[in-house]
Amino acid sequence: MKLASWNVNSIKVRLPQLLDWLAAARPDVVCLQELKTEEGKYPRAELAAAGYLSAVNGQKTYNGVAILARADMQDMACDIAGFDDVQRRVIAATVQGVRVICVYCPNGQAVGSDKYAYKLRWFDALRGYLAGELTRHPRLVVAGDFNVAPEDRDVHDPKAWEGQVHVSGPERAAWRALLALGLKDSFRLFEQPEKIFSWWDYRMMGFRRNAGLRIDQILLSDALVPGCSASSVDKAPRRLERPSDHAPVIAEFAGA
DNA sequence: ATGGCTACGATCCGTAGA
Repeated sequence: MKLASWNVNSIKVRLPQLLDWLAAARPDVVCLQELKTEEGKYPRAELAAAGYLSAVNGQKTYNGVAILARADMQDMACDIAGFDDVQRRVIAATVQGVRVICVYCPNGQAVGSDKYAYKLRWFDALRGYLAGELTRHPRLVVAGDFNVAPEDRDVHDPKAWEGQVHVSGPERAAWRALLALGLKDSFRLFEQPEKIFSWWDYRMMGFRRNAGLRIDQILLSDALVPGCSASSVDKAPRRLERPSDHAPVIAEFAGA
């Protein structure tokens, strides 16, 4: 199974790029974040024509997540059960015996802000949710924009970012608490080149300078790890005109 | 120097992202 995750920063603006990328990369499953549209305006038909069914948890203007799959999906579920939240950040579905959970984790804005407190509360709720899902679904993937750079090697300039939102101690601890449930960062299962990132600031020519962060990840449950054969970032869409600020990340592993 | 883009939905700027 070839699974990708991409924060598209508006499905409406990025649809042509997404369709081109699907045709070129041919993933089996794609987790999308930041649709920035409600379900009624989601381009379901265009994606179906390209061979992908959609499970959508949409929201006007902000957030919004979807799972695309070339095969049927079962047991679709939206949001974190028991966590009261108007922000649409989570969708799950089972594809070919693999539980796929697509997440758009909160940004956090600034350490110490209300949004930062919300981010940490949200991660705690996600951990509880995933603990339950793992008991029911040993073969499980959590893919998305985690808005956390787990280690200094995931940061272009660790000194400049030290203590900032996305790299702060509590955020990294929250991220590691997810791994402690029995998940692994697929990207780090393999030797990787240095300075590989998944997001670059639109400003200051961030992409040209490779001034980025690796904040998009694909976590595999321990049962899926032995079958994982590759994990990478595809920078090509970030080079296009009017790109998303995030690039797609990919993991390949043995399916059902 | 705390800015610098981009998208959205509302106007002719504010909010949010990271």
